[in-house]
Amino acid sequence: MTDHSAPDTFAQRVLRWFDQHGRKHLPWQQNQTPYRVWVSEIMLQQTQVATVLDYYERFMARFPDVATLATAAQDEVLHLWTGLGYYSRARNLHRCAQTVVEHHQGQFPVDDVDAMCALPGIGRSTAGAIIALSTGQRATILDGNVKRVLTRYHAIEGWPAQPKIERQLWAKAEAHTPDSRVGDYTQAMMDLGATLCTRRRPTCTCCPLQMDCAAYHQGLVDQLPTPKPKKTIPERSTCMPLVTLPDGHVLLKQRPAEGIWGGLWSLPEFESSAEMHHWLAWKWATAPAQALSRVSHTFTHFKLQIHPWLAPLNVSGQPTTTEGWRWYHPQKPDSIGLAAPVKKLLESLHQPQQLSLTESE
DNA sequence: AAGGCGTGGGC
DNA sequence: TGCCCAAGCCT
Repeated sequence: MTDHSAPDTFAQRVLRWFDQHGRKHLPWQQNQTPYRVWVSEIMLQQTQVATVLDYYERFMARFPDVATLATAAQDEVLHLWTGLGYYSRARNLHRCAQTVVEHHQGQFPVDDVDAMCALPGIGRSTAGAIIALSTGQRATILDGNVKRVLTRYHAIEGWPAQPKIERQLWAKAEAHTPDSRVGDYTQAMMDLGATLCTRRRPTCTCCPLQMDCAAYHQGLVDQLPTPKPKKTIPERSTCMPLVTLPDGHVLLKQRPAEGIWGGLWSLPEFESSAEMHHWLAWKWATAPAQALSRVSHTFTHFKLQIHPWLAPLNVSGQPTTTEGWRWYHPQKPDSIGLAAPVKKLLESLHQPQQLSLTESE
């Protein structure tokens, strides 16, 4: 005989809510193979679902399986990542595919959390998500959604990324993870955080955890999770010449493999306009370059003021380039990764009305 | 342990 | 405009 007086567990309430209100039609929820789940989890790191949708479809169409990805050129992988940001994700994704093919017979080691965590770009939470979602084996995640739900449910104060707080959260997350329906539970926790337990204006009235949510009862919902301590970011400035040929090709330079925009193609950079003019005169003997209006680009840890300059070349044919340099035609784009503001600048080249000149630097 | 690492959106 | 954030990982 069933014990009707037994109270629902945390997981049971979350799962019941999921059955009625959870998301079940996202592209990566169909045919949940380790590969498909993995690609989605990497794309979704620090990135919202709405942004990922188009990237995911294009990526899966071009790289339907791990073997195809493993043999691709890095330029092409970065091409399909252009605009998504955090490009180490793409570089690690590519390396990870090669590792899976070479050392795991083309199969993700989903029966071994530690082996999953050892793969490039896969940390503890992503490993848990891939295992739970693609195999249903018991595994725990602790992503931004779960952190938000748990800091509120348990009224845990302190910035969640702080190691001491994160340890507490992992313990809670592990404790709540059920033994069955782990895949649904994992998706449910992310859905709860993404649709109800949101950063601003959470919908507590619809929440299956409201009855014993500590933050709700203590009136702390709006204070949690504790925000990241803010720091002022420095500002940098750079000059970027658009060295163009009469046929529309533009000179690009590849970024170093590591660091900001690692492996992407960008415009040449100079710390000052004097340095840039010197280089232009020495290398290309162009007519005086013309300043375009400044472009401001904010990264996580610094703000960049880009000073683009128009530097047309009067030569026929394409001057030869060396390793790490190439001529690129915005109307016949190659499959290479481009930094977002560079891509926009190149697109503005053939939109004369958007190409604003300026007298000052 | 704290900082590097992108971009677009909401307000 | 500026600020804060959004399914983290790596060193």
